[in-house]
Amino acid sequence: MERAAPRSATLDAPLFRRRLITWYRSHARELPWRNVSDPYRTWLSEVMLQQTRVAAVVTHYNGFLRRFPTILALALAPEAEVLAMWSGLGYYRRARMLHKAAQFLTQERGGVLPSTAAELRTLPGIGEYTSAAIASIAFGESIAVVDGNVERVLLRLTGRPEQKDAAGRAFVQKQASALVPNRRKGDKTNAAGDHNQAMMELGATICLPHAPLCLQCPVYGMCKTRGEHLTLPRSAQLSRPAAYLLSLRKRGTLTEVLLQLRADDISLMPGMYELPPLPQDAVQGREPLLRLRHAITNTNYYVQVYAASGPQDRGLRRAVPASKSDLHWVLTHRLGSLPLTGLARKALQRLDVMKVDLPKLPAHQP
DNA sequence: GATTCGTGGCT
DNA sequence: TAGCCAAGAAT
Repeated sequence: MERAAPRSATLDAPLFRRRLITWYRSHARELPWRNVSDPYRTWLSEVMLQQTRVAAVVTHYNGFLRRFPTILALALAPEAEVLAMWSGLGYYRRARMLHKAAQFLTQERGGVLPSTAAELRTLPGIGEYTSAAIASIAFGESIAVVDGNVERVLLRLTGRPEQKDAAGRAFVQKQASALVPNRRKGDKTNAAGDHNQAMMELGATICLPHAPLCLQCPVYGMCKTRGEHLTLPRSAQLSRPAAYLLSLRKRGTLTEVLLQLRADDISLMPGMYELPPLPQDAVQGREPLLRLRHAITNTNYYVQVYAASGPQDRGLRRAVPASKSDLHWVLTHRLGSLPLTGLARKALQRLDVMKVDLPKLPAHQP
């Protein structure tokens, strides 16, 4: 039986940590959830960041906190309002679980987040990654985080091909754990939290999935592959057309828009509002008001929005297959407080029916 | 262990 | 245009 010889000496962990943290201190992006002392804010940012790009989180984070500044405020809010503030971020189960966890903490733990990864892990919506991230970043626990960035960095560093099974995950976990610094008594800085964020920052800004910026990498000299990286094949994308109705009516000086409420018992975005979907054959030969692309998981929807034709909506309005009890006229100025699907929100904003709320820009550093 | 759950920016 | 995939968790 052939036995694989050790391919390389193990990484020089202290050297790696020094190079990484030195780089991080001068290159870290300034993000709204960096350098905060409230663990609730760290929690919120980590949940929002699950499978979601930083830029998308930046547009939602401040607004959500303004509306729900504390765990208590979040716990007391109706779920629909929590979903409304989440609208556009996707994976709405995250918002429901965050809300449930806030209610649990308020009722059972005096509204205080636990400070260890093991305890955090028991809360709804907090898994392996998020528990380690909050524990290290907010509380200084010495525990490694493994997200997509960390996995990619470590696979490239060690030259190991991507492997989705338990052995592959165990390998990455072991590598990550070997690199996290220990907690030191009396240390004012947060070594583990900063190290973890630095690993992710490296993956997000230098060790990119395609065309990594190896010449700017602080640990280039310790890297086995320097960019080459075997990955598994991804599932194919689909393309599908989709059509929706825009129907407006005046109420004095105000305007109402017709929305459809998605059923509570469907798996995809239950209990959320969208523009009424139209059958494809109802819109043949018509000219849409708006065309846009909208991706849901592995499907690209080529969406067209059509205006109801006559003043009484006699045209397309009747082609809406939904039952009347699912259709609701909503004042346009109330749209911001409704749980809209991301697509509905995007379409209503582009059609100038709904106001675009600009994210607060971070202070500019000259 | 495999599936399901959204979205948008980049190329 | 169409493919890629990101600071994952729950079931």
